[in-house]
Amino acid sequence: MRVTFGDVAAHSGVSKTTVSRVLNAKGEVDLRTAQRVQGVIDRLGYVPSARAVGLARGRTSTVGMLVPSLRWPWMSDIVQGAADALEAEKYGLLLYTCTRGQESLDQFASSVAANSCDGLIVVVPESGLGQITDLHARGLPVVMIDDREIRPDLPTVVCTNRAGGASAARHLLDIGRHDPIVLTGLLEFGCCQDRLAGFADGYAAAGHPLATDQVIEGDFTVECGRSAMAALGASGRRFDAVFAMNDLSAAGVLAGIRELGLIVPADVAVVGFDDIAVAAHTDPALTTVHQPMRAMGAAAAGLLLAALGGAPLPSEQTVLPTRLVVRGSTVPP
Amino acid sequence: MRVTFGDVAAHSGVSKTTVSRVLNAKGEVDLRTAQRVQGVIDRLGYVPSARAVGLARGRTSTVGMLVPSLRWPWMSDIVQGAADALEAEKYGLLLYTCTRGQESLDQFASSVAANSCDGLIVVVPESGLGQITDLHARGLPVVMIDDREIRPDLPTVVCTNRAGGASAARHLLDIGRHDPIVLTGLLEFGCCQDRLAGFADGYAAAGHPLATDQVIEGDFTVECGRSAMAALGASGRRFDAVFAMNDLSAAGVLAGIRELGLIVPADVAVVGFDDIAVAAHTDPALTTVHQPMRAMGAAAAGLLLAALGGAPLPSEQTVLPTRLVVRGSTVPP
DNA sequence: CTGAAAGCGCTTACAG
DNA sequence: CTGAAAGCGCTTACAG
Repeated sequence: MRVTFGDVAAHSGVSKTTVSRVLNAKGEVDLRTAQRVQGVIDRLGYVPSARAVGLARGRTSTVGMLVPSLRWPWMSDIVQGAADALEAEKYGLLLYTCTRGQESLDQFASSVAANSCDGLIVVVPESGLGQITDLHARGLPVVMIDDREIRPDLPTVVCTNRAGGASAARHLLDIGRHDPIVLTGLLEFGCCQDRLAGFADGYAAAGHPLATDQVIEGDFTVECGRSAMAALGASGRRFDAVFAMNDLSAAGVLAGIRELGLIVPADVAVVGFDDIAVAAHTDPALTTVHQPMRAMGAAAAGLLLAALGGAPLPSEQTVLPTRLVVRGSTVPP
Repeated sequence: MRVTFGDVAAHSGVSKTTVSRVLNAKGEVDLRTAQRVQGVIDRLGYVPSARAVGLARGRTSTVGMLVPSLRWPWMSDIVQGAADALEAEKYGLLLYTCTRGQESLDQFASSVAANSCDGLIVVVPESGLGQITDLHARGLPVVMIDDREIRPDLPTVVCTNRAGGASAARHLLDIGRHDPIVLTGLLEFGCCQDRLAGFADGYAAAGHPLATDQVIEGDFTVECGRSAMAALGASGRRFDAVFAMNDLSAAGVLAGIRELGLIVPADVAVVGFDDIAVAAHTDPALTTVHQPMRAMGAAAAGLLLAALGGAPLPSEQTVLPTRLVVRGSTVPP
């Protein structure tokens, strides 16, 4: 049924070796022989079997990518960025998701151990990296994105989390807000620590060091933003700004503030982080620290492809810049 | 370096055939032999090579999935639904994206032709299905999701688009809105035609048939929602409701109405379609026709897995129900 | 219960 | 410029 290598050889009256040579354009082949073989290939509609090529060559031309749930809106941008870069180099993208936690991770690890891909892009899973570090140690090229734990031993693509936090602080100070609340993600994540450090530094440098009751630990969900505002309202604590460490929780903050009967940005200015698509369409539109998700995905893919091409993986982190995007939640249009 | 099949056979002093038997638990093997081999496997940390198994067995245990850009928010839910179902059956997910249009499709087709997956899940690309129909005709199991063109020849998972449109009409009629505007997606898509038909039927049955100036063709973007409202405002055309055919354009409609100085829902009630995550967090929250994205992805994966297991693919469409979710954009909380 | 051998569809030294 | 042969790492009749 399926047209195979042998068919091509037989139909064109040459050896398999020669077919292989014209297929891969390597080695000297008589022009006319080559044309004849190529003609047969075209006529038969022959396509080499990826499996067989992979087995013989010891490579799959496939990259594995592990991400937490795709339901986080920023995750799809990262995946899309990687997918575009991989596609351009004709690499396949084997997508793994961790919605089932450790079980997913185990399955991922065994699939990778089965050599189903040449390298790995990993967006750090919540449940840790043990198996991934192992795979890396065994020589599998791995690139991480935004390591929540600090793993200097793995090549990583990050954004300027600290500078991003600082830019949020500077902006809020510029518009005269001296009593902000910070709503973080889980503080065990390195990115949250960095964003917090940058923000806190900014306020400290301006003579308004943060007090502990100005920092609330959240979990990146809309719900945590809303409930944090409700709790603040109940406590009677005053504040004139909120820096939420992602746009989802910032959206919750906007809703929560509205429910308190306060006005954004007149009473409370709000800054988010990420700049996901919805940030431009909340009411008011959200000022936020743009994180270049697609570029991060593309950068990780680029590093990995370079490594597969023989280049060494960088020992330092690859850092992409964040950028403050000012919208109506801090400055009325 | 890598532990291989032969190593296991040598270390346990049996033939490769026997190793294969214990690996796949098929055929009779002496219990003690089996244990010995298994012991070696565990000790060596042997993992079968997916490529070699695939080549020998003629299957890859991998499913290809083709989607338009992941940037459409509903797409990630579909992918996640499929990913979960596939993972549960230990199938890999090879993700292809069409951000480069025909070029992406060509690459996809040739990758699939190279037998890199056992079956296909396809969310209909904008640029047509020629090559996919071909692959299907050659015997590759294919399941489509939400065919924008009607392709009765391919097994398809859809939702009740028509009933969904009708439910939006019924709800708006219930709250006394007799002069709605419909903002569609590209009308060449079957789903838009169906949603429009259902909606129009509802209004016609209630004695308020739609006039042509009540239907505006959009393109599913936030921007089209906003600009449609601006255009209506400029024209002076009155209306008391908008049915937008996805939540993104509905979000644009909310913004556009606000810019006209009108109040939602008092002046204009708004209904969207999809129920993506942000729908619950717009201001006001969006009443919308919920489309079971994850379930659709899971259903498609389920059908495909069944087909790979030998079951015949259904010749009829698999239809999943939509459900109206009422929020503040039509009924004040 | 177990093994020798052929085969899956390619690539790659090695000879000529 | 071209081909015979071994090999990639498994599975699967076929014998015993």
